[in-house]
Amino acid sequence: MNPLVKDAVEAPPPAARGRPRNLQLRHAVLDAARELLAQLGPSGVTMEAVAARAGVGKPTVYRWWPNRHAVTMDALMASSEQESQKKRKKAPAASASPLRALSLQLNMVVRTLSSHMGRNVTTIIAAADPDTELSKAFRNHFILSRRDEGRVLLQQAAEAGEIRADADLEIVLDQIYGPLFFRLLMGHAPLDEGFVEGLIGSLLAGLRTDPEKKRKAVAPTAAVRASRSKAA
Amino acid sequence: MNPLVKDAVEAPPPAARGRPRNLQLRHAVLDAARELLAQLGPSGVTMEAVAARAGVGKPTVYRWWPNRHAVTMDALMASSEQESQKKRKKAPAASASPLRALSLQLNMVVRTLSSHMGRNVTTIIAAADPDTELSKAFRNHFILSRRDEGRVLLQQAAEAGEIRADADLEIVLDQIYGPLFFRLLMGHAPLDEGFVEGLIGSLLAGLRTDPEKKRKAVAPTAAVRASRSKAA
Amino acid sequence: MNPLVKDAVEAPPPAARGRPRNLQLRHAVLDAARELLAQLGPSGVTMEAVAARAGVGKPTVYRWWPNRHAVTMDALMASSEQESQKKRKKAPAASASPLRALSLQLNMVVRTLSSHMGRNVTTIIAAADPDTELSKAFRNHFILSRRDEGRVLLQQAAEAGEIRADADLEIVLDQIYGPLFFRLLMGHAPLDEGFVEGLIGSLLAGLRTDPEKKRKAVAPTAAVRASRSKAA
Amino acid sequence: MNPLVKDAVEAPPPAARGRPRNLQLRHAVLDAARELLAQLGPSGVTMEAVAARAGVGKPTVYRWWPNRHAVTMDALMASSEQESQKKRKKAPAASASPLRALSLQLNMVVRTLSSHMGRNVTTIIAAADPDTELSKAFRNHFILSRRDEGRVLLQQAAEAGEIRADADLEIVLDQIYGPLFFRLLMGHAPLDEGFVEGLIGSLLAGLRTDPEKKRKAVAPTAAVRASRSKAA
DNA sequence: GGATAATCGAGACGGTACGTCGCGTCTTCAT
DNA sequence: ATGAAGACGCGACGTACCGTCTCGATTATCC
Repeated sequence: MNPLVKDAVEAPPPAARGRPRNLQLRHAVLDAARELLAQLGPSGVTMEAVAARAGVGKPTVYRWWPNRHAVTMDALMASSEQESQKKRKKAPAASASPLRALSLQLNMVVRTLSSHMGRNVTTIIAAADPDTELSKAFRNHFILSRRDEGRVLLQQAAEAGEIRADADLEIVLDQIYGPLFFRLLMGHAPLDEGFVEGLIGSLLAGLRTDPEKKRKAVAPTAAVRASRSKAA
Repeated sequence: MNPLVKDAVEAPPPAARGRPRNLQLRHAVLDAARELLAQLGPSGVTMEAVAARAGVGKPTVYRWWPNRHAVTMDALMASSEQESQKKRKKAPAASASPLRALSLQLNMVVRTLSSHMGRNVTTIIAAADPDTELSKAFRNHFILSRRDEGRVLLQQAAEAGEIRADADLEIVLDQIYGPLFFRLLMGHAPLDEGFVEGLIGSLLAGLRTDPEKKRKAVAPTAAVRASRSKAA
Repeated sequence: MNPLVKDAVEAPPPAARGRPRNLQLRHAVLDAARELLAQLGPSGVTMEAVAARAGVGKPTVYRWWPNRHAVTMDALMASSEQESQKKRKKAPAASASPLRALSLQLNMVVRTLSSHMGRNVTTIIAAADPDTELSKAFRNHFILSRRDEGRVLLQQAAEAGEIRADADLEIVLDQIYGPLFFRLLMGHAPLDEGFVEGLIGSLLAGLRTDPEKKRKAVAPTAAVRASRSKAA
Repeated sequence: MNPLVKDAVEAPPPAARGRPRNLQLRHAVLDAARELLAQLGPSGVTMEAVAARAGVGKPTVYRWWPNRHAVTMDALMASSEQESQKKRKKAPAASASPLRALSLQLNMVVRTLSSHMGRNVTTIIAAADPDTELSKAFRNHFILSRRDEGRVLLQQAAEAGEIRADADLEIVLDQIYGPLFFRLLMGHAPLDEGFVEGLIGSLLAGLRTDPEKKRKAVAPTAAVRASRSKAA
């Protein structure tokens, strides 16, 4: 449960006078927001529409969420939480190599970002007040937490000797996750599996010119084909 | 002059019937939008306010711009064009090395993005319909054109032997410009000169262990295959 | 209270959910409309001006009145209602003769129509959609109800023997009230007390030559049926 | 030709410098106005629509007519003029009795008023500034001229002994034509042939109670038949 | 078991901005 | 000189949501 939207009730209220809060309400509102988001996009998630669709009074929504951005973010986070709980069960436990695990994770991120909702997520991130706690939580939930997972994998890779141990991981991480976001927002090039492989490959290879002689057969395009031609 | 807002008249109007368009009007409107943007942010650029401040009728604004996003984008592009014209005169022509020139350009981009207007640019990109011609022009103007400049510099660097010639530049470019954007939007780490140097350094060095030795096992392609080959 | 503008709630609301309607609002809006009408005429009664002057949001006005005509009509009816309530107290109860009473009433109507507001009333009647319920109520309120009063007086006059009992009153009434309206709109001749006397006199005297002689051939239409039914 | 709308060009311009006025323009504009009036009613006759439909510049319309009311009125008058010229040829020359002729004329007026355009005429009369020359001409053209015709007929009737010679014709005329207008605007009772007969009958009979005893066989319906029986 | 109190539905309300229509004026080119 | 084309400032239209408010109804705990 995301505790950032007025829900920090941790300590059970000793007495709890008055009518208790309707717990289904939260779900009704978030479901309504989710549906509106899927059908009309972020701009369609208006307080008015959410309240109406959830069969709830507008002030009730305002009681628990400060504005429409908060509702939208909360809805997205709650829904992704459910899904991730399901998926975690069939998670691949551990992978042969950390770098391979990283690649798998990145492909999943790409699939998520490429979906309808991915676009919504970025729109929401860019539109919301970046300094809000909720905003931070949202960015953390959808982007930075993946980046954190990536850091773990890179550290493992370093320990396993797959990558250099002295690399500045924070920068490397931004060079992996940043480009995904970049292509999503700019749309100047496809956001697919090949891109993921290219990102990792590019980082591994490095740009430094070969201290040994000239470059020869190396095919220009993708690093993939390059290596294949080398192997041949 | 940005010709994307109803001005793409290719063929010069042979007759130009009717009262000619008031050319000062365009500047008045864009200036007003610019001021509002600076003072109130993107959400303050309302058609009503723009029209009022420009001393212009609301329908007149709508005659030339379809919505507030268009006005905002046009204003930003027009203003940055003026500035860049000034700066181009004192541009350093060429630098000692292409990579050094890239570093200089990136620091300029960082300065721009870090400014008040930088944040606005991203907000606007995220908020506008990404499929519009104007949207594309806007992204191109502020982000992709810098990326294009970067490509030229990287190509020069390759020719000069500063970097490998077989690198996939499109990916490398995204690994340079993407992270800037990423940090701007996510705010998880500073966006400064050190970061720029780090980005280039990380790419140059590469992650592969033992850069001095044979570099054979770990194929540069996909990390996946790399790890698989190791396991084999 | 005029119940024709969304107020016809027949069944008393058993629950009255939600925030109760602000009753002062109605008066504020109608007062504003009245002032604007008096100062600027019917075309000055714009929704925008009414809302502003009443210190009320435009949508609030639209919630209760569908358009500017409705506001104007409602305002006029409400105001005339207040006045008529005052006057009713000092009403002359009964007059010596019904015909004399009719003459008095007509002079009052003439004074009303001749006033500033009289012209407004006709303009509004002509401008509004004649099929609306409100339009009908308005015409009824300002014109037809006077005509109804006149019918009562004429019936009394018939019973008192002051006029023929077999006359078609509906036609006679139109020949009394219609000409007032006619002169108001056409402006071809004065609308004054003399005219009222002339109207009644003309009707009383009749146009037939030799009123003393046989009067056989010519008979009025409806009067025929009236007398026939009486004979039956 | 109605000379009231800036057309008083009587004296042919001695030199006529510049491009001569396009004479078809007037017809194009008025035709357009007529069509709009028929299709959308008076409120649909906007300057913008008229100019567009006539294939004419808006300023051109404004050059010859001061506002939309003027165009509408002019269009209606011009069209009725054409029609009346046609009808005049098959006009019934003279009638057996003046009262019968009056009845015929009134029925024609009723038919005109009852039509779609009749409603428009009254709306326009009530909506336009009543003090304008054009307004007066319009009222005169459509209403008062008929009343004038009626005066002639009544005078003939008086000379022929059909009606009293000492009646105040101005009042009688308003009692004939006023009620037609009244029913049209108020809609409280039908506006048909029976009404016309009733109006004349009511005026002829008078309301004064019979100095001689009861009314008895009094002959049937309409003034028409009355006069016919006289002629017989 | 009756007072007390928090919640919730409903929806009225003052506002801001939207995007559109029509007004009447003006400026320009072509005839 | 006329006329078409159409840009322009302006005012008003009617609508969508905003965020706040005030009700009555509901549902619990506490005295």
